[in-house]
Amino acid sequence: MTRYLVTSALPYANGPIHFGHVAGVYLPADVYVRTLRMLGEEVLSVCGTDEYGVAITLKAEQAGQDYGEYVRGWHDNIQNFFARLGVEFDIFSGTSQCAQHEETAQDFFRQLDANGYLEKKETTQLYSEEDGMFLADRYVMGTCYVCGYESARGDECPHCGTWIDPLKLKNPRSALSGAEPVHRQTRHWYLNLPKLRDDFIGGWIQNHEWKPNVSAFIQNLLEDVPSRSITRDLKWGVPVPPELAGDEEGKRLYVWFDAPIGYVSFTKELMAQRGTPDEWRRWWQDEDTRLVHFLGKDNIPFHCLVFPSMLWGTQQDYVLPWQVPANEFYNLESGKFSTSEGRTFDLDAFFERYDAEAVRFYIITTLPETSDSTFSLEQMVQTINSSLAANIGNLATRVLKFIGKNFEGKVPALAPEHAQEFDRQILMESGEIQDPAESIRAFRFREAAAILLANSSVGNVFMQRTEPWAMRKTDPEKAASALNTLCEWIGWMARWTAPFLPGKAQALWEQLGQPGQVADQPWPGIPDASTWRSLQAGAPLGTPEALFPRVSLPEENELSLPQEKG
RNA sequence: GGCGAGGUAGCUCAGCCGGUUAGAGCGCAGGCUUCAUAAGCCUGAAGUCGCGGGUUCGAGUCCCGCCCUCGCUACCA
Repeated sequence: MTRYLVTSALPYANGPIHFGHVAGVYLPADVYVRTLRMLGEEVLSVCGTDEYGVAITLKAEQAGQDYGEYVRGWHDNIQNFFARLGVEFDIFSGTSQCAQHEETAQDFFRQLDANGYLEKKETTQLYSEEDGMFLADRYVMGTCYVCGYESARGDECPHCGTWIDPLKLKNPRSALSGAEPVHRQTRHWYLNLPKLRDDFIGGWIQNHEWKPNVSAFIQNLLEDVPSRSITRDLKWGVPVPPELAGDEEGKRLYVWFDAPIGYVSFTKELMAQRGTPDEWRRWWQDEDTRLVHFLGKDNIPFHCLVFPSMLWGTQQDYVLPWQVPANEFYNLESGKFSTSEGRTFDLDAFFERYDAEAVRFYIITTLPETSDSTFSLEQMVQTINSSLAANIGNLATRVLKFIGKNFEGKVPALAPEHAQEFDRQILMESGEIQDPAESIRAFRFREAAAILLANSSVGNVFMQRTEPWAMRKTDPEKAASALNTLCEWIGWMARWTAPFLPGKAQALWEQLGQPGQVADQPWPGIPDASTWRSLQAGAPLGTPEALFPRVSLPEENELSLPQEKG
């Protein structure tokens, strides 16, 4: 039987994440997983932080923390942010804290080497004796040998745009200490992507059906793939397998190589926790698995070409990606989200004013699925008030409060003689009813959100036409039948909305007096006249309360980061 | 400089391989309704599809040129 292995791009543990990341990756992944679960699919959702690399060592040193402590801090910070938005994974680990990661990453290295997909090359790099390290291109400054600009970086000259060869820079110096680096020979392993492409992956990519914005990205990718260096002279990372390192000392795996392997090692970790350590193979090495990578567009080449090459190159029967629902970028109204530039919100203040699930819903309605899109506070307030408060939320309160006042707060009875008429009215004549899960399966999340609203409108239209408030005086039994029908509809809304608004859907479920977790209900699909009703007449309802209070724009500076207030 | 994305109603966005009067939601206007979170329902106004050429029987949709916006170019979706 088919099973779904869902991964979300590993956030780098050197800073907070923001709505941009959430919209691009984690929220759609969460909705996808929750939907599949209700559909009865077997699903595993894996994520964690990417915790190695030079950037982290430098920042940790600046902060005066040891590396493990430093990444742990950001790991927890990021996890808290996900928790606030209701984004959940089966496991949220980290590449330096996962007990299985080092060995797993080394195994990839060994297997790729054994199969002839690694090559060792000698190169000259800049070494800073002052800093005691080889300098990544980014950490070299110097005079541009093309235009003479004095503050060129080791990767690019910001003045003339030349791609710099750091070895040719005039007057090179370390961006860290300012000391002059020396040339030093070093040997590194490279992943032979051209060979992997020619042996298999090239053909696989061309025959695979990708999301349109993904195909556009990888079209030109194949023609010009270089071998990529997969080791570095680093202090913080997975060591090259000792038996292969030989006389090379201090070589560690380059983060880009070890990070995606985290998907595998985190799965192993989870299965070990569950007491079934071999179970990971069923997820990663079984052809019935559908591997789905959620990520941002900048990660497309990596997950469509490089990581599949690594998986296949081990010759260990790893599954290759089934779908890569990459999203575009999500920008803040006045530009991009950026924590470092203060272009984000004080989240404590933000979530004090705005309900996290309402925010979740707004973000889903604006996901950057086909092109970059924009987060706007004003738009968010409008969406919460019109779509959530007035449409979905108000449908529940208008029905349930009315029943509370006039029908003793119990599910009103459906008279058999009205059933057919009302079935027809709500299922056929009050607007088109669609199944949001079909859109979710196709990774069209915004469309799914629109369907939820349309389905909710069906309830409002039905109520408007049947006018139970008027009927109550002339034909109370018929009014009861209409309200019974509306209660059923609210039950459907609770189930349909559960993946999007997990907490609110549960509250709605309880207001209907239903037991248990709505998320444990089977996915309802599209109502069929002969089977769609399930409520017990006379069963007590819960206490009706507004699910989504109306909201307004924040006061000036209310949501600014603390250091910017005032 | 290089690479990428985009410029479609007031706003945010759909419009796949070119084909009848260009769509949605919100906002706005008018009417109806009062059960409800000043919520609901109905109707409506509103766009020279960035600019200029070209291909075509026919282009928002393909080609060329130009203008503008944004992002990446740091191991940040």
